[in-house]
Order: sequence, then C-alpha cells, then structure tokens
Amino acid sequence: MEDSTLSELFWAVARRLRHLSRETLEPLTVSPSQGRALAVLMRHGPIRPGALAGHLRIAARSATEVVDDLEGRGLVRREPDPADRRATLVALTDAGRATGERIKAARHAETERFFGALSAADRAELARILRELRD
Amino acid sequence: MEDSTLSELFWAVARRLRHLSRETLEPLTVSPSQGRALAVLMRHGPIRPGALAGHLRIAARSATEVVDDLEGRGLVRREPDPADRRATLVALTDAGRATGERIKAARHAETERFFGALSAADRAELARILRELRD
DNA sequence: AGATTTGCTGAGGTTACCTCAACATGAGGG
DNA sequence: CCCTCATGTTGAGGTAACCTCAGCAAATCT
Repeated sequence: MEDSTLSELFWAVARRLRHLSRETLEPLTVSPSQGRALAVLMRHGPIRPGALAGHLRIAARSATEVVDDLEGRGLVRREPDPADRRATLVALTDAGRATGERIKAARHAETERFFGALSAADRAELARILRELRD
Repeated sequence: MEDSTLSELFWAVARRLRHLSRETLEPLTVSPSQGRALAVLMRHGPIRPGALAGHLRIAARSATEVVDDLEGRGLVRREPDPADRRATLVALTDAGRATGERIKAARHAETERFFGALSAADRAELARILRELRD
C-alpha cells in the first residue's frame, strides 16, 4: 500500500490526472485524440497530415483518420497545398479554433485544479525533477 | 523547448516511462493488460474473474477476455469455486507464476533504470510529492 | 524520359476496452 | 418450499485509436 515503488506511484497519479482530463474534455464532445490534434493545429497552423502525424507520434495513415473525424465535425478543413499538388493542408475552421481555445482553457483550469494542491515550492520542485526525467 | 505546463511535463515523462515499460515487457511476450492481470494474481492468489475486474478497474466481461488469453498461453487455470457453483476461480499455473516473477523483476529493474537518473534526495522528494497528488 | 521517392488514403487487421442479454446458481420472503 | 430477485460468468456484437500494406498521383533524381 504505502510502500509502493516510484513507478507505481507515478502511474497512480497519472490515472487520476487522466480521469480528470477526460472529465474536463467530455463536455466539449471531442475525443482525447481529436483534442491532441486540435492542440497541434493551434500551435502550428495549417499543416499536412503527415506532419500532424509526426507531431502526434502516430502513423501517417492514422492522421488521415483523425482529420476525417475533425472534418466531419466541421472543426478543420482540407485545402490543397499550393507548394505540392500531392499534398493537402489541414487548417482549423472558425469553429475548430473556438473549440481549440476552449480546450486550452479547460486544460489550464484542470492543471490548476490538480496541481493546485501543492505548494508553490513543491510545484517548482516537481517541474524541475520531471524535466530531468524527460531529458 | 518552451517551458511547458506541469501537465504537459507530466505526460511527456509518462510517455517515456510507458515506452520503456513496453520494451521491458516485450521479451516476455505478454501484453500490458495481461501483465497487469498477472500482477494482481501474484498479489491476491486465486480470485474470481469479477474480483480481478475490480482490481483492474475494467468491466467484468473484459476480465473474462484477459483470462481467456492467459489461459490460452497456459499462464492461468480456471477452476470451480468450491464456495459458489456459479463462480470460477482463476489461479496461476507454475508457468504463470514464473512469468509473473520475471515481470516483477523486469519492472523493478526498469524503475531503477528510469528513476536512477535522479539523486536519492530527488527521488525522495518526488515520492513525497506524488503521494500528495495521489491522495 | 524513366525510375524512384513522397504524400495521401482505401482496405482490412489488432488491442483493449465496452454494453446487453442469456443462463445458471444462490439467497431471502411469504 | 417455492418464487422472485440478485449475482457470476460468458456469447454476441460494438467502439476508439491505433496499425500495415497496397495503390495512385505528383515530385524528384539519374
């Protein structure tokens, strides 16, 4: 119970955070993978499906799928790439941008809510340690 | 990169840990969900599918499935529950116990490898903070 | 020009989940 | 003691989010 390894502790926290995340994303009626794709589009502007796949670390074919979904919901639009006629650019629609903003805000609030339990010093410590583990 | 939020940092680390985990589990030819089920069986001894589902936090029907898989690999055995003729007990076979042990060892080594990058003090700090977030 | 590479997508597969309904057994009330 | 209701498991069938492989069109290299 209390004598768990760091891995177990880490995953226990991850699970809580994931549940919270699902809750905050739910009223926006986008799936997690769609949310991630929208976030990439917000950061990078119109990009090709292949590049989107790269950012999401999924196969190119899978990016086609999430773009299909988002297009079906009217959140993105496919337009021809003027620089290469084989390629397509995926761009946010106005609705997509609005949803993206709402996701960003919800994510921000969620982070505050979750990590807000910690003192400012602990948050800094955690950030430092996590950064070390990431690199 | 840009100084990301704690959530993003956390997920970046989680992804690295997950990849590492997949690597260490791969030579044992069990899927992550099977590995988790074996771990539960190691801790609790023979239990019913429903109870297994509870520990794994999945639906009862889904536990049937992972038990099917494990049984197909000869890692567990179904036996009638002497206390309730509707029920079944899922028990580890010798092979299952051996695999379970190897998983445990691999997990342990993986944790050491991953969190070993940190100083002892940082590890203690991290554990303390994660525990706080978990509760 | 011809051969190769690149970019996207159709077809079809996998994993790990899910719900719903069927079936047998167990348990409590009258 | 029987009848109803709850419980435990599983068949059938579905979903999300991935995957590979093959094909086609456009670009690039030799």
